[in-house]
Amino acid sequence: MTKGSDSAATALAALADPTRRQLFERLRAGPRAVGELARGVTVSRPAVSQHLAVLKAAGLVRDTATGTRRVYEIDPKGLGAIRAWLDDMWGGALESFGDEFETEDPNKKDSE
Amino acid sequence: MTKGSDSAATALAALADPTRRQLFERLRAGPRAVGELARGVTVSRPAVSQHLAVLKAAGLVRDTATGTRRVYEIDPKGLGAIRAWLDDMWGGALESFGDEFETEDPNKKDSE
DNA sequence: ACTTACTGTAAGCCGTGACTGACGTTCTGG
DNA sequence: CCAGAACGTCAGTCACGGCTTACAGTAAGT
Repeated sequence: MTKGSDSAATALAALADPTRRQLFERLRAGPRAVGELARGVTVSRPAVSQHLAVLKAAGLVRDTATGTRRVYEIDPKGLGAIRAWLDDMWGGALESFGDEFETEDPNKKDSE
Repeated sequence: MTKGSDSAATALAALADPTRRQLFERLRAGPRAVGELARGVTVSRPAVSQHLAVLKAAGLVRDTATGTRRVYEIDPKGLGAIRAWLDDMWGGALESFGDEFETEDPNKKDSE
């Protein structure tokens, strides 16, 4: 089996959208309700709901219903899937550089 | 500016495509030419060229022209950008689980 | 019970991007 | 010098996905 590649693929595709990434990063500050999230974004509330549904399907967020409010929080599961995939990729990349190491070291800080 | 977030965003969007991810993972085994890569994929060679251009623009691969062949190899730069962004996200996610007082909902519900 | 607040869902529109086929260019070999 | 191979680019087509408006449902407050 391909390990968690499928989960990583879904999470990767989910985070590819700028709006979704913005919601996810905003959720990083703590759990928030849908309306709260929608107020900080340029798109409409239904759009936010759809994005949250995609993030949820990707295992990136979790929702908790409290009254009429629906609080969303970050789920480390999806993030872990990406991390695992990335780690695997990183190992393969370094292995690929075994013959010719004429690249910059990957330990450098990105001060772009 | 946005630090390496923009690079991470570009790399993330590039790896969101299944075909592109397939090419990238295949490149993990070592440098290969365009025709070589195109033979292992269902899409046409021009499509592969376009995908490689996107990956190159995202800093995920590097190309080296040798004769008529054009060998592509993994560039750790783009992968590093994603890794840095993911690390930042991971820290924020853990932090998100530690505090619950950031909720600014106007509806008091501390008797939960 | 009625009203209000909060959210998810449905249908539809429209822009973005992935794919193809054709063409032009460059480099190697005879 | 000419033929062939390898690759990038261009123009066009078409499906996918994000956004909006309208609607339906549930829970809390008066």
